[in-house]
Amino acid sequence: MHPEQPADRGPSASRGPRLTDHKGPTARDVARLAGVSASTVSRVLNDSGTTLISPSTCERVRAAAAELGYSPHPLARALRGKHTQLIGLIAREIEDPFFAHFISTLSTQARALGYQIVLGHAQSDPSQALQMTAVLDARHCDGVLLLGDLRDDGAATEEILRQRRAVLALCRGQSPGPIPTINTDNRHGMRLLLDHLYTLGHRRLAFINGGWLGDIHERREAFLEYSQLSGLEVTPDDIRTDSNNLDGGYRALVELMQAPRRPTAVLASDDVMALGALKAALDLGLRVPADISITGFDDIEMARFTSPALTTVRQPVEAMSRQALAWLMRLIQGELPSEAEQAATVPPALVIRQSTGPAPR
Amino acid sequence: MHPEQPADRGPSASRGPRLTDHKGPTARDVARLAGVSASTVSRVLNDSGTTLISPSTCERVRAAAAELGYSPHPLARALRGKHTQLIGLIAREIEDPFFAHFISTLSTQARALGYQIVLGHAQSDPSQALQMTAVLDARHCDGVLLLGDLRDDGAATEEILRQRRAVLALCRGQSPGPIPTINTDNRHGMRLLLDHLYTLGHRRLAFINGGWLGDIHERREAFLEYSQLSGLEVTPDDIRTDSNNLDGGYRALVELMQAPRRPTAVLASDDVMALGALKAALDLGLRVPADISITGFDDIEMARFTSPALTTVRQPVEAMSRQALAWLMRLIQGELPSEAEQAATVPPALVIRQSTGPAPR
DNA sequence: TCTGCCTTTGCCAGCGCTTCCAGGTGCAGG
DNA sequence: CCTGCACCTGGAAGCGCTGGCAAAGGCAGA
Repeated sequence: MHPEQPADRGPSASRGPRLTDHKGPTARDVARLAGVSASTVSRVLNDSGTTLISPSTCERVRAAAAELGYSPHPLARALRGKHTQLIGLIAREIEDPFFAHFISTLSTQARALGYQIVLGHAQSDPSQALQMTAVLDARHCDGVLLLGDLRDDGAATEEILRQRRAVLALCRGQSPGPIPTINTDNRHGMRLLLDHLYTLGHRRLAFINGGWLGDIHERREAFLEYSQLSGLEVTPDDIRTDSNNLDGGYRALVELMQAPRRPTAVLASDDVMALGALKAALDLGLRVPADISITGFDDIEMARFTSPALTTVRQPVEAMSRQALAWLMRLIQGELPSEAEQAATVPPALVIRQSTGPAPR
Repeated sequence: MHPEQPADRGPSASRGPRLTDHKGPTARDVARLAGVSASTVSRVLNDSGTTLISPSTCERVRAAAAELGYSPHPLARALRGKHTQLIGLIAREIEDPFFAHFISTLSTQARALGYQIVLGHAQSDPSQALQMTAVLDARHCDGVLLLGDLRDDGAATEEILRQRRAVLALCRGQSPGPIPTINTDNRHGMRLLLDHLYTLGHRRLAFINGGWLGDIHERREAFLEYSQLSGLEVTPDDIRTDSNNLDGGYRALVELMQAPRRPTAVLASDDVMALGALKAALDLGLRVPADISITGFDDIEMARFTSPALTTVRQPVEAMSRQALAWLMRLIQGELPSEAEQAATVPPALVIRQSTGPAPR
């Protein structure tokens, strides 16, 4: 048996320079090349308006920086300047198309403002959200956005507040908590749907929802309240709670149809559950909307592409995102949230498609 | 007109302490409280195995740290230690359910390894990808993952490589480039679909795809190659290129059906386009699969929930993600990629559902 | 009792950047 | 010719952390 020969082609992985040992050029390097000091480099590159630099020096520094491909070390700069240009985003979900779209929108708009999104994915798990707050540390992100409600995330919320940080919540319902919040007007959205269905002659309604999360809870309460206002009888059997996903919607509708008193219309707490319910209805041989009407909430893109296309309520994602970022910028600037701004509500819009129709018979 | 009175309730926003001025406790603070030096605090909290700290000191430091709620400043630590525990992820898309699922999976697995994902959203725009590389700086992220192919992202790629960083690409097709890549075996996937359709008696096939991106390109080439191997005639009209989304799939199928020579089966380059195509077929009054078979690629969750459910090929997301992270960890550790590991391919699986059936007539 | 070693801890430098402060130059006015 | 004032620029400190080096203390062996 031959003793193992050390590899001979180039530096071995364990001995050679590590990939990550690579250091970019520093301000000192640029300074040396330009024949100035590091502080001058910093001033030139930051346009420090207070002090003027002579045009020639300015030019020389820029040339040197360009030649070396220099860009300031983001960590060092942040450590010094207290700004990271990063926004932490803790999202309840990311695979849900509604959230995906929201994240995408936020990301685009944030970039336009010179910020990046650091995505913390809570996976519908409050303990992970808490863990996230540790990572999306006050000192790592200039601000934090919370997207979607998490059950029992009180601890996470407290932790964030303890750090006295710029933080804003989205789509978590009008929580009584101390975090400024932006919501779709969930009650109004449900109202639009109920009016629509009532006008179509539906009197037996059911609601399927995905748990007791803040905004979902609001929709459920609004459903109950407005049904009763309209004189509709709603029994506990008419409300079904299941997982907040396609399978959950599917199961919930199957169960509803096994009950003795079948609804003529089913409202889902969100589009994803509605798509699951739609599939279930079709699998059961029901015609939609001839036999049963189905509605969603959110208006995800897929809602246009089912057969039949889904009647739903559109959440104003663009507007909410824009407002959230504008607001967060001000918090980051140091403005304290005024009382009046603790909660904002943006109106949704009814989108009528083919999954709703006149009540049968 | 009264002169405006300065607000009098509490410190005004512009004068008061800024929200972001808040400083957490530092190692010095802990040291002072525990009656030791800052370096001792550092050693205790980092379990620096080399030097032992007396149990009593250890205890005192931990108590002090707990009391102050101290955690080391991530930026300072990273600046010193050269590790940020952050992985940059530049994704071609985030709203596409396949990518959303992939991102979610990566995020979960990365967290288990002690890393966070910083999401850079390229929005199918190569110039944004380049911009991302600047943000997801070598010094900001320990490593970078590229998810999905971007047309003409050569500049971005070069920039990343110039920084000699740990970087890995996913789902971009077997590019000849110098970046290690992990791919689904797209050719094999297409082969499975074609065999399936051929067995069902289909002889007139069409392909709709969303552009000339790497992995999509591979699928298209495989479609062409295997069709010809099977003796099928494929004309340019049988291949339609449109946007890589639901609308694109819809339009592509409508156009296909306007052609004189209608296919009996349509293969889409991914599930999203397939869903659009499915909707179009149903809108045109076609029965699926009686009149036309439709297949996708990816196996997103929604594929199970259309009516009829979509026959497709499942990409092994879990496995690819796991392999990508394991590999990236080693790159971050400093191992240089070996020649053999420049490209890995993971086999996909055929998932037969209801959108495919025997060829008509 | 003294020497020497080992354990435990503190000091200090420095990661790369920004910014206050002070110093140096040039030019105009006295 | 000297003084003063702009205007530019360099020096140095320090953000919070880590790690090498060395010193202080304790104890055992001679």
